[in-house]
Amino acid sequence: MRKENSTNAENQKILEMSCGLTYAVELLNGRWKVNVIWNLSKGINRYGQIKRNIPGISEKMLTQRLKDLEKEGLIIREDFKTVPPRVEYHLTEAGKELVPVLKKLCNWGAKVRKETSVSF
Amino acid sequence: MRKENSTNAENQKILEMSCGLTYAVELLNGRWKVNVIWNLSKGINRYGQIKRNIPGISEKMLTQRLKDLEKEGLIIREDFKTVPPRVEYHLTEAGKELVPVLKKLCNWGAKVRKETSVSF
DNA sequence: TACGGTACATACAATTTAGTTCGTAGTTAT
DNA sequence: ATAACTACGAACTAAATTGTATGTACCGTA
Repeated sequence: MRKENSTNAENQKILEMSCGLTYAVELLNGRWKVNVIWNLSKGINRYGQIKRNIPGISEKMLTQRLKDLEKEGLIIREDFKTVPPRVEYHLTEAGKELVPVLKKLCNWGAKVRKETSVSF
Repeated sequence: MRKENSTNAENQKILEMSCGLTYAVELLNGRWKVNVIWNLSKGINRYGQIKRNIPGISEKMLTQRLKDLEKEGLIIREDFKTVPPRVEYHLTEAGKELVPVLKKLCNWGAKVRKETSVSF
């Protein structure tokens, strides 16, 4: 958790307030986050499925990211209250609207990566 | 011939997409980074000017971000070798191509922020 | 009886990032 | 004479993120 009155936290708040761009970037900040969103946009909605679809992610990180995204209003958690447990995550409207933007970002990233990866 | 909707092809697509995307997100990662890019896109090219345009940024962070962006191939540093020193930073082609994507991200962020900032 | 599957929680350690402070050198303005 | 401006560099501290290792509860299967 972020301390309330550190310069670090202050700056984050200032940036989030200052404009839509910094707000968006702060939201996307956090490893695995876009991968989770991407999976949800593909119809992969259960914890275990997402986990299996993101090689390398730990259970803690997945749990944390899902919570983050829920807090931020990008996804909704639906608990079916069954045994064994079944929980589904879905993108909200805001989350869905982000997907095409991520696609553009993805295209740009793929292109730039090709151009700059000459050294490898 | 590879089937269009085989699991293999789907997975490959997902991986390619998520790779370009995660690559892009990693590039954007780092506080103040998009602010610097934004300033450069508006024709604010000198260290001091950028610093004055980003309230709260420290000189160390600005220096660091400029270096990062240069390494990543998004900006170029031009030293005029004068006294007092004059250095200009400019977006590369890759950097310029990112700007419209950032605009979309900005619009999305502004919209989402309005919707979710009821508490303020 | 022991294990695997479900979806997490919690304590802790390691790593990375962000921010503070002080310093450089030459020139110009007060 | 002193301060400010230019664009940084380096050492250091504070804070945040990420990862690891464990435990939880319930059920079905072998």
